[in-house]
Amino acid sequence: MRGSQTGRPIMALLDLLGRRWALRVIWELREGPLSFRQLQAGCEAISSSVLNDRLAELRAAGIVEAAPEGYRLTPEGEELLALYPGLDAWAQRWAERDRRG
Amino acid sequence: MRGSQTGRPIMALLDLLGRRWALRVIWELREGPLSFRQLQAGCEAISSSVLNDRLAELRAAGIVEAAPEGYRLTPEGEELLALYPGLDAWAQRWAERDRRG
DNA sequence: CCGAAGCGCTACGGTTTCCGAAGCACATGA
DNA sequence: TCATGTGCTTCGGAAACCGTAGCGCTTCGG
Repeated sequence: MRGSQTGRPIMALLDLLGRRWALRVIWELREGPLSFRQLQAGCEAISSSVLNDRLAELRAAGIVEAAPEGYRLTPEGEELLALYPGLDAWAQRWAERDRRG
Repeated sequence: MRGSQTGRPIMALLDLLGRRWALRVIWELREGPLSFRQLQAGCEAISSSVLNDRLAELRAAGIVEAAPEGYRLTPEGEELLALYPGLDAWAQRWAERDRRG
């Protein structure tokens, strides 16, 4: 995997999550399973080929898994999702800041 | 900014952080200011042109700022960094899992 | 049984992004 | 003056991504 040469696991993780749509796909799955096409619609303009690539990578990493209903987060994926409220709160403050100049 | 059309700030943030090296640059600045070339060396193979692009984006977002010693995280950047221990811990467990099969 | 519709996924050409190497303008120190 | 180090830029080629189309399959209504 890209970026894993250093032997430091977080480098590989930052690499995996630092690809287009990877963070977003996890976020879209926050409220339960979604089908491939629902996921594609949720991510506005993502190309189906790229979505397929990201899903394959996230599944290989054990973050996402296939389900009868489509795709869902694994327990490990849920652990990652637990970090998102912090991101969300930060983004809210960020928007406030910009609005006020 | 890309991905901000939805009006949901987190989308713009996920978009910003989901670019190559963006997450990594923040991580590299965790222990204090680094010069441009130190940052480049820390990120192994990053191209100087891309590093310059990421720094410009992160500065525009108020996450990173220029300092006499080079570049450092802003207070807002430090808030984002506060989420990294969770990522690091996850990555550690991830590596453990892989090692055991 | 047959067509329509929906599914996950793939193929492919064009565009954007990134890499790698070289080098510029400037500052510092010998 | 000359070497060295800095932040940063340029540019050609490679890789990633987008947009569209469509395949093979299943489901459902007629």
